[in-house]
Amino acid sequence: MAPRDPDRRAGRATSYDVAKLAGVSQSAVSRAFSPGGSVSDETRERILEAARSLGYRPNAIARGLITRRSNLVGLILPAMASLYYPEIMVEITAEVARRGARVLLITVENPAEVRAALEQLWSFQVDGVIAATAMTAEQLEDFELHRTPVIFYNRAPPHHAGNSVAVDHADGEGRLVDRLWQAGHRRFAMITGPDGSEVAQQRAAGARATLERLGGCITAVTPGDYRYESGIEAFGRLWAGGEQFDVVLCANDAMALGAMDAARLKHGLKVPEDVSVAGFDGFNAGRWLAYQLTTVRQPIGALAAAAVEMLFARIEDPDLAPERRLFSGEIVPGRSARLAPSGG
Amino acid sequence: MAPRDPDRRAGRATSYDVAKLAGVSQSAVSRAFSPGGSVSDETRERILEAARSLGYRPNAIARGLITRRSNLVGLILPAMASLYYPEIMVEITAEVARRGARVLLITVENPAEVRAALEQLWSFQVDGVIAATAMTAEQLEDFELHRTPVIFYNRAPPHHAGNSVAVDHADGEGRLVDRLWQAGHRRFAMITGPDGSEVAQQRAAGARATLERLGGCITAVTPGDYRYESGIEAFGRLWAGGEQFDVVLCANDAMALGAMDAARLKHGLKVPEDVSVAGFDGFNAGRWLAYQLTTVRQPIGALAAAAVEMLFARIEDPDLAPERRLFSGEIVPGRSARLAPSGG
DNA sequence: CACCCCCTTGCATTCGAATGCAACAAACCT
DNA sequence: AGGTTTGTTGCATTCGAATGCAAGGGGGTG
Repeated sequence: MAPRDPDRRAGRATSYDVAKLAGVSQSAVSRAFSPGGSVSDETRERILEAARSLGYRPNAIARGLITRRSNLVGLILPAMASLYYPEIMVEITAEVARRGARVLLITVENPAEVRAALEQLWSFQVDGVIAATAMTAEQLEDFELHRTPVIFYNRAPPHHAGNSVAVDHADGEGRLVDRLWQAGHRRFAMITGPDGSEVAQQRAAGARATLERLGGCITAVTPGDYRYESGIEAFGRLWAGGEQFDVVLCANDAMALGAMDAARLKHGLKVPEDVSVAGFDGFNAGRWLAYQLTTVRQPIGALAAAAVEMLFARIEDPDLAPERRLFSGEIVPGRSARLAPSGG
Repeated sequence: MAPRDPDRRAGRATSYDVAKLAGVSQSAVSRAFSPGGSVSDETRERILEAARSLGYRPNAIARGLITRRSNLVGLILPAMASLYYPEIMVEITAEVARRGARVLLITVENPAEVRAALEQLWSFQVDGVIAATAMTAEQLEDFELHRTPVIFYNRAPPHHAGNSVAVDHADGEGRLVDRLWQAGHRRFAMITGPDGSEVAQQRAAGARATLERLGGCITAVTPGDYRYESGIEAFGRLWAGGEQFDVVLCANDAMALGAMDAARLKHGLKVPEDVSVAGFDGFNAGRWLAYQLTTVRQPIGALAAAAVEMLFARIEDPDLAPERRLFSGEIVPGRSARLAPSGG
């Protein structure tokens, strides 16, 4: 007996405490707090009153144990991506909160950490996961084993027809190239992503395919690591390479700004008179007066909303068919590269 | 009877399943997974083997229920701040993960949402909270009632001697002003934060105090809302106001970049020849070649590490005295405003 | 007035892991 | 050899809320 240690429990009223104060059973308290629970209005009122006076909040941990719903959603972001796209995180947490759940956030510095991240998520019994990182086939199998839905963000699931939301990178870059071409650009240079970056490969592939169709050519290619500084360095390499080019396609906006700054401030070029620069993503800084970057904007709000919506649909019904939702990037004309009017 | 529904539980092995396979009791399994549990090496080996073959992971929810430690840390960020300082978030999550816990992330759009955020955190039984938002005295009391530690990030706790980590905003801005003064700046204009922003007030107060001591003056003041665009607008107002100034102190870096762009691109001024600009925070974009902003850098890594360290110390021992840890900002000389050498 | 039905309510059990206690074995001491 | 210590192990209970089942009460109908 001596069941309760009041010291340890200070401030943490339980459903039993509320029940005693309201003169009802614990079950009644539970029902008063579950939507659709069978309680009379009068009793519910009395219980809520008692709960208020005790500062009672249902214990989500205990509830999760019995209902097998933790109301937690795992969000795995590469540390880098969360630096460049905080909007993703903000949008997703807001969207998840709107559905009454909360986000368990994990940032990973490198792919090796994904394993540990997943183990933690399993142990917290997350109801679902949104992942913006790569995953091995084995890890993906774990999701099926646990019958836990996962939505990949801007990334195709490996070896499988899984769930994902993404921008159509190839299409977006392709349309961008098309309009650059029609505005008169002929010689294209590229600053690509790091080796193994799927997203950068798709963007590059889109550019290549379109240029092939148009009969254009890529005169120089050099890789970057997505950071501003690497845009500077990459532009330096392109310039030193001696190949001619009238436009630089960059795998993302941050490198594009680096390339612009390098062109203007280190090499004395005018943008876009001497060389045009285009990016991809549509992040905030690209719109700043000093840049006004021509780019392809990702509809981040729509992506985030779709990811969360797909996830919850599959939490409700685990047997829904896998789905791959593609969104179209929006061409954003800026002053860093002239485009043909969109009608053309 | 008919105790387990294998379908619903697919892939979710429990300690009982592991126990049965390993031929031991459930307690033994529990002990094999708790550091310092009393099990022989041989038995532990057999249990871990069985656990591995079943893909067993201890259920953190159930564990939390009995141990009263959820291993969850609440992180409350204003949506705005997480846009401008994603580093904070990345640093904190990494630091928390290093200690074996995980972050429950909540972003709030406005102060009114803080209440709901806290309720959710209580119901998830978080072990502690790091908050970068304002809080009412009543909300703060709740923390004491729940005996849950909270660390305020860059923000003094209201009405109380609570825990916080912060940059010494007044001191940093003061030292910046001092060095601007010594480099010859005399007439100071200010772009402050929005009404009610404590942080901006402290920064402004630091500037005022130092200028009073030096006998300088502030010739014009206008508020901004911390966003780049508002820096542009604010600079426009200062310029239209007709007061003379040779330097603009901005309450943060984003507005400082806006002010620089406005000065150079909208008003045809040279920075720093015609007017100097200084910011506060030290965020990445300020170092870009196009800006090279003179500013005061917050030691974000140190702040985050200190916040997490203080939090866990108080989770271990809730009776630790409240502490207010102040960090010194680092003056970062850039090209947007000339500074006297630091020796002076 | 008798009967039935529905709405409320409480009892008892359940979720999965941690832990105090007692039981037991092996090893050690004298 | 007998007694004791040390180290493992299992049993039973606990955490806080949800829920199936049965009991109770009120209202309605024939």
